[in-house]
Amino acid sequence: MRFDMTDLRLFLHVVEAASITQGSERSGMALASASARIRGMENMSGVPLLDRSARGVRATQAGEAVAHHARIVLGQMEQMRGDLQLFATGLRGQIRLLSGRAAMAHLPEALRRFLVDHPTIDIDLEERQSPDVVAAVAGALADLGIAADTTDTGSLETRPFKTDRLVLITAFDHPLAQRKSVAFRDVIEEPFIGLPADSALQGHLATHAAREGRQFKLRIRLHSFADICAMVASGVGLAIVPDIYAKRYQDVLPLGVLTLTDAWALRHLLVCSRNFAALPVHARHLVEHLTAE
Amino acid sequence: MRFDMTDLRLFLHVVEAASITQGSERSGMALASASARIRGMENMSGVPLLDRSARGVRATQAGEAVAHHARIVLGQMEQMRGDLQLFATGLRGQIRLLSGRAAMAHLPEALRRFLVDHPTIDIDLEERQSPDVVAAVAGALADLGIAADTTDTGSLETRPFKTDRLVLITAFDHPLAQRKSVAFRDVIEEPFIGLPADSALQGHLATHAAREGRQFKLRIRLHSFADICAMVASGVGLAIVPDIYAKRYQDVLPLGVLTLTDAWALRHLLVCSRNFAALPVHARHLVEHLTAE
DNA sequence: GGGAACCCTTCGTCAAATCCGAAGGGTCCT
DNA sequence: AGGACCCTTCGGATTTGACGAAGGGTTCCC
Repeated sequence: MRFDMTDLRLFLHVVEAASITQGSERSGMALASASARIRGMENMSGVPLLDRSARGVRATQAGEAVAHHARIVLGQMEQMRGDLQLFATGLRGQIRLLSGRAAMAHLPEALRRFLVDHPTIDIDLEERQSPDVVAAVAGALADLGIAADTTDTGSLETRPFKTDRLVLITAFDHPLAQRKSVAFRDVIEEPFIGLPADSALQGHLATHAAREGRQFKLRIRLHSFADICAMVASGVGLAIVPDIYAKRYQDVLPLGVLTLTDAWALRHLLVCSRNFAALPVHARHLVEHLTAE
Repeated sequence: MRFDMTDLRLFLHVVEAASITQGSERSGMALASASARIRGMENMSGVPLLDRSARGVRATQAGEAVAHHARIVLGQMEQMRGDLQLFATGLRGQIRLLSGRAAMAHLPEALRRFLVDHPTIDIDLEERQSPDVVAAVAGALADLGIAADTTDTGSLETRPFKTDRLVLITAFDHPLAQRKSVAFRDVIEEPFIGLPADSALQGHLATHAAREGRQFKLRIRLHSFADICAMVASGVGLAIVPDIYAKRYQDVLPLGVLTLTDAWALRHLLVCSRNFAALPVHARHLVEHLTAE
């Protein structure tokens, strides 16, 4: 019981046209051949696939099932065709990747190896606000996006990338620096150094401050985590930053690093796409690489 | 550029055997034919798919891509075969469906139409504890399960079924019955009528009571919502039940019904399966029906 | 260094699958 | 009753695909 690609294509055309005559035309085939092929399919499977009437044909239940699978199979073949085209034309793969700020820190490390292993692939990486990442991927302006799970990813498919823990950093000689962990509510009144108001992390923190019925005191807002860490080290105030940045700078700056005990301090970074299965090969490989660890 | 099913099957065999000779054998084909076929595939796509060496062959990057798609396509064909077998043998479709307690109330209504429209399909429906539903589906003891999103569905695929809102019910002449809504924390000290301790809903409520640092006072535990509603109506205590039960009984019993304002009172009921795409036709149709509204 | 063991490719032949045009037999609408 | 469709069947021409045998290389081992 083996159907042919030609069988599947023809059958879909016939079902969609509700007529063998017109379906055979769409498949560029003589009516006789089409009729024979379909009869062959029915003989092989042992079920009528079409209800014949004088005005045309209609798929039976079994026929609907065949059409369903045919659509998937032909779609997959089309996909393969696209992939092979890329290899054939020797086209350098171009992947458009957007990332929220929190995930940016992980990417150089994660992409380095991939770029070495895949010399024919270029990655166009840009940083965006997390909601813009989602919007751009949804609107097909980018192939892949990376955002924290605190952002609503709407209808996008997602896969886990990394987990990101928020930590509190202080000057090395700050009293708090003796401790290993702290709850957000216990430090909320301290002077803070923050990111711009439109960043996701800052909004995130403001929300949780509000939930405690209080408000953040921000002495200054800076754009880069490097600047924030330096400012904290010099004793201007405290800051809450992803642990990867704290780790990066605590060797070169006099910083105290405390785990935040709040549940929301653990954020999951997600790779997102409109449809992972429909991505070009190169992008699929990147996804596998990113989610491999 | 059209590959054949035979091409795909052969190519997979060859890649897996890392040898055209052995691959051709697995496909039950002469070596010459296999070689010709693969050459044909390479000519069509314009890329080498195999690296030839004296010790055998290895898939190139493009070849890996072809193998990837081939696996999907052949799997889908296998799936179709299975579906057609069902129709051919006229086998009555048997779907094993498990449901948690909360979702049970929605099912008779949801299944009625389906059973009428699909006279050849039988549904084997049983009620289980939510974690058992998940376990049974994961262990392939059931095709489909329905559980609230408060249960961990582990590695199962899920689709939204219905939303279920928890409401507080009281005797009609209870002082609270005047109000339209209430927060759980404000009624937590009242005497309650509950479900058995091992039910998901009851555990759920106990958790939220604990989160408020307090404990439920249960005057009695009953197994059925019908009994609970009757007990509440006679003034023994309050109860928290899915809104569908409150709606069902408030016409026949003197009940007051109040919305719970807590966020967790809104639960999403999910249809879950190990793999929706690999389900037999009949079960796929049921999923479509259940998630259609 | 020579032979055995593999492995892939090419060639000529032959059988089977597939396609096509034409003819045949229904049903529906006017 | 006739025209317009629609599906099926039939016989012949063509193409496709499979096969066995021969050929050219490489690796391994005696």
